[in-house]
Amino acid sequence: MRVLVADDQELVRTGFQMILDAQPDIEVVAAVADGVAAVEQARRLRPDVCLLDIRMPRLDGLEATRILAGPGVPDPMRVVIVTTFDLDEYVYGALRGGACGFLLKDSGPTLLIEAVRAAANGDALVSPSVTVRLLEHLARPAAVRGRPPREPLTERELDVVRLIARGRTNQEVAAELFVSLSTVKTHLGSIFAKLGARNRVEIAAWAWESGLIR
Amino acid sequence: MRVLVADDQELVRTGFQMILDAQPDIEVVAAVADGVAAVEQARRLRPDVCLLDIRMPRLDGLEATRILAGPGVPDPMRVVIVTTFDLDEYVYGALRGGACGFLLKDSGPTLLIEAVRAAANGDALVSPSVTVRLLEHLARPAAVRGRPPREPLTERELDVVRLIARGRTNQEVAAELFVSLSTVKTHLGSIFAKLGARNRVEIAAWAWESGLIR
DNA sequence: CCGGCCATCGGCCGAAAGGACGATTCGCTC
DNA sequence: GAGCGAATCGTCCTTTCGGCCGATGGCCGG
Repeated sequence: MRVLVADDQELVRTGFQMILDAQPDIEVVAAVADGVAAVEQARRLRPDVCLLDIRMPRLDGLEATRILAGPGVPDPMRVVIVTTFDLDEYVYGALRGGACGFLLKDSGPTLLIEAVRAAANGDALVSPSVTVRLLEHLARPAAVRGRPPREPLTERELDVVRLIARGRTNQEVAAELFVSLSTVKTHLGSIFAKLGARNRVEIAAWAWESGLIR
Repeated sequence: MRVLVADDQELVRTGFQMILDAQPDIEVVAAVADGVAAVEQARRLRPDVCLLDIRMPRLDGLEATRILAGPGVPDPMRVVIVTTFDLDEYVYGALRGGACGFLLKDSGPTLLIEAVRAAANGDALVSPSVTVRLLEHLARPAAVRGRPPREPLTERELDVVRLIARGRTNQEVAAELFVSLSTVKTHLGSIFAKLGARNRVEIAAWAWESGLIR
């Protein structure tokens, strides 16, 4: 597993290097001190994982991430952001920029290693103290959003709702669920009753609001 | 750090127990085999962290989570879900149920320990392979959200789209915009053409995706 | 002043939606 | 084994949708 380390602080850079090189399956192939150098070396050496600090001279880590892994980049690299500062702008900036990891420097060596392994694996590890905030954003919408149905929908009815919300016709829903048109219509009848919806778009709207879609 | 372990499989339970008890700062204070026992012991012993499997007899881990940590619970406990199955319903169910951790059983002991430490700390650790999917949901809204229409919609057409997406019929749209049914249909025709939609639900879906609604 | 674009309106017609019945099968529970 | 909910399928009927015509008036820029 070949890793690039980019951090403007000498001590941090060598610290990371020592931690990682101590692992039998990890090798630090480059250690650079600014964003431009990080992008250059990343392109030249094609490491499995790039470990980028955010605050760096010339080009910051978030910009470098967008260049190496951002949307629209042909052959995106695996980037893990490592930073001291637990700021929401950094977190969202990094993850929207295509980073597959976000680590705070107070995380301890274990997580650093796990983050590198995860990234090399195509997975993503985010610092627990950051994750807990991300989860709030995930959990809150579900709480407020989407009035609960009068009665709970059955699993099958939810299948129908999901397809309806994606714009399928009854025919298509029937085909995709391997049932007849009549069955779909019957399910739809129950759904209308349970949700108090007047037409299929209201069903779709409910699905979007309650987070059933996406 | 006092931990409760709940898993219906004897081997898994003792495995977790051994891994955790090997840590100087972690002590397993209870190991139970079903959800009801988990809730009972958790309430009695008040451990710092509850490690719950999902598939358990009597009461599954997701229900137990909602009971111990769900929204509205007065003094919520720290729950980490541990499961073999990487299913989206599980992930969202757990995290919306108030879990502050989601681990796959193939994660390795390191992450298990880190997850327990994080949870005890009020943070949250999610398995990297799960995180990567959560991040897609986070990143997509900014990037992909709402493919641009072939041609831009006119202001009036957007009025129609907004009402359609809220589930109004053409009649109702006509009434609310003070125009005739024919006019609404004409606008709809243009909208269909510009968005490449096949029916009104696809129009609604586009409206939701592109943030036109809400 | 003429050509485009937009918003407005109308009619016609086939396809889809959806409401109202009834009916069967399965699995679960009492 | 009776009762029940869920899932399945069917028929008949009305309303709505959506496509395809064409038409008028207003406004703006070449």
